[in-house]
Amino acid sequence: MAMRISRPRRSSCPIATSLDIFGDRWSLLIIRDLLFTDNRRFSDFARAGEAIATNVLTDRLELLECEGLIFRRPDPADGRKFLYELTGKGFDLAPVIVEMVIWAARHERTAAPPDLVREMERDPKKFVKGLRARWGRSSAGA
Amino acid sequence: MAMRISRPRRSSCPIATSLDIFGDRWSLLIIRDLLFTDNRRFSDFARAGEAIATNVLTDRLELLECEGLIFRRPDPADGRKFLYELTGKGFDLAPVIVEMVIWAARHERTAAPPDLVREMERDPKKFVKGLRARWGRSSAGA
DNA sequence: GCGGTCACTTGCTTTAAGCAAGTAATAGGT
DNA sequence: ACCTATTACTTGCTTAAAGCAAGTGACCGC
Repeated sequence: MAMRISRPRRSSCPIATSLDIFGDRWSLLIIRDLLFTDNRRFSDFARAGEAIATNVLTDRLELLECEGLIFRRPDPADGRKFLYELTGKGFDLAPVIVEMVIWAARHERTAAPPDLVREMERDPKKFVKGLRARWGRSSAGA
Repeated sequence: MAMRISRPRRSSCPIATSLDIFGDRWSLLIIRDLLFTDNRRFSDFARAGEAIATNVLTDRLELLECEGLIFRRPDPADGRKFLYELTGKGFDLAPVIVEMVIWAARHERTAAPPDLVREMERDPKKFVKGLRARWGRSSAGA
C-alpha cells in the first residue's frame, strides 16, 4: 500500500539489472508458482513448499508489484483475499525459468518431472507458448 | 582453501535448488564475466563494473567452486595469481543468462548492445553454441 | 633487498532474512 | 446480530548476510 521504492540499479548491465529486480532467494519462486500452479493468494504462497516468512512474502509481493512483474486485485469471491497475477513483463520471465529448470534437472538432484523437462529441452519456445496460452486465459492479457 | 559447505537445499524443486546455488546478487555476475569477458582473476572480478566487496568475492568464488560451477588454478605466469574458469556445469548456465539479457533488454533500460540482443533473440541455441566454441578453446573442456 | 601488487583476512557497521506472536477486517454459521 | 475462524498483513526481536576500511603475508620486477 505504501509508496514502494524499487531497488537501485548497480549498473546498466542487463544481468545486474535483472538481479537487482528478482535476484534474491524468493522472487522467482513466487513467479514459478504463478507460472506453473494456480496459487494466486497470499496464503497459497506462504504455504508453498519452501516456507517463506510472511513478512518477507509481503515485502517481496510489494517489490514485484512495484517493478511491474505482478499485479494485485481483490478476490471477487472473498473480501479478505487478494489475487496476485503475472503481468506481461512478469510472464516474460518464463524462458528464464524454463532454462533454470533444464539446468537444474541436468546437474542436480531435483523433483522435476522428466517428461516435462524433455519437452522443455526439445523446444523451449513451444513450451513457453503453451504456458502463455494458459496465462492469457487466466489473466486476460494484462 | 577451507572445506566449504554448500548451502542446504530448501526443497527438491529445480527452481529452488537453482536459487540455493546461484540465487544471490553476485554469483551470476561472476559467471557473466567468465562467459562474456576475459576476466579470469580475482582482481578482474573485483574491479568489474559493480564493485563487489573483496570478502564477499572470496566467499562467492569458494561457493561457486564448491558447487562445481568454476574451478581455480594457479596462474602459470604469476605465482600470486589464480585463474578462475567455468566448468561444464557452469558454462551450462549460458542459456539462463542469455534469456535474462533478452528479458532485461526488452523491459528495462540497459546497456546491452541491440545487435547482440537481436542475435540472441533470433536463435538462442546458436548463440550459446558460439559461446561454447570460445569456452572450449580457453578452458580445454573441463 | 625493496617497493609495489596480489589474493585474500579481519573487525566492524549496516542491511536483510527468519521467527513468533499479534491485529484489524471479513466470512460463515447460528 | 453475534460469535468464532480465517486472511492478509504487522510488530518486535534475533540471526545471518552484505558492505566498508584497513590490514597481512606471499610474490613480482628491479
